[in-house]
Amino acid sequence: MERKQNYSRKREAILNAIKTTTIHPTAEWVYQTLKPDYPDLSLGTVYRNLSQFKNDGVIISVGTVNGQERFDGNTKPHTHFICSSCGSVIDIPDEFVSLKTNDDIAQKYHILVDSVDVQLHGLCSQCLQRHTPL
Amino acid sequence: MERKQNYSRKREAILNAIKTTTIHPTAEWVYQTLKPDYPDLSLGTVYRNLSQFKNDGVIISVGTVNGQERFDGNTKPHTHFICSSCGSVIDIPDEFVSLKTNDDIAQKYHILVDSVDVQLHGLCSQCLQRHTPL
DNA sequence: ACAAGAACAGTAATCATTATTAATTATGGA
DNA sequence: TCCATAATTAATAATGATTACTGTTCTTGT
Repeated sequence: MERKQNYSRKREAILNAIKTTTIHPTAEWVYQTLKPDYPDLSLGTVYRNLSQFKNDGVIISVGTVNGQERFDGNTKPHTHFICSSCGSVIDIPDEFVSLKTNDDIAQKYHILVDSVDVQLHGLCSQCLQRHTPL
Repeated sequence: MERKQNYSRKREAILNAIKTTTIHPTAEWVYQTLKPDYPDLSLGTVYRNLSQFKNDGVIISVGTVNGQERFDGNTKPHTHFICSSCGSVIDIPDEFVSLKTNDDIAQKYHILVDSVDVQLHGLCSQCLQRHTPL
């Protein structure tokens, strides 16, 4: 039942790419970023490894922005801000957002709550500047 | 600049379908649901009207679950629970979740926050039963 | 009823993601 | 080191949701 995992230089590079950026990239971004150093990298490989990482809990998914899934190498629960104009995703330290306990929710609804995701939507500073002439 | 909007029986039916269900449906569900009563309804029409409604703020998007966008006729901010097993979406009354003020976030990050979305992830009661033999 | 524009059905096109398949690579043992 | 086996991959095809296009059909104001 346990999975036998072989080493792969490309898998390591993919994980490293996600762990060392804060832009919450798409699969395509990872692919384009690694392509110069790994000319025979295949997009399918990126997708396959990303969903594997996600399954293993090594990375998380921020959700789908403009039709593309966004990933995050930081698995510690934290809040995300998503710009509705340019689609950029930025981290918001959790101090800013606090949740009431959710055990009572689980009780009341007979559900099992694994995680709580908080997303803010709006306009990022760059887009604010662009859209605000003065 | 203002948009001229003509009446359409189908548009009305689409909006009504979303407003009168609590399942947070997909475009496909709306299409299948209305098809018996509107045999010549086109899937493109459903998509077109849904995104129009979303733009106009008449409905909101819950996000993408299993590759399909989920809509909600209830535009009042509230929390959603999404089952990671079956993909069902259920409403959670907002009393259970509270957010610290987020004006200071906007200040600190120079962003404009339009909305705050809270999503719980886990297993719904049905899936809990299914996966828990005893 | 008529003209102008809005909405539509039907279909083709697009785009992200997943599956397939044959070739490459890692691993553990002889 | 060489080999066998299984894991991983590249390349490509296939899928599935969504969007775009085109010619026809409604809506609305006159």
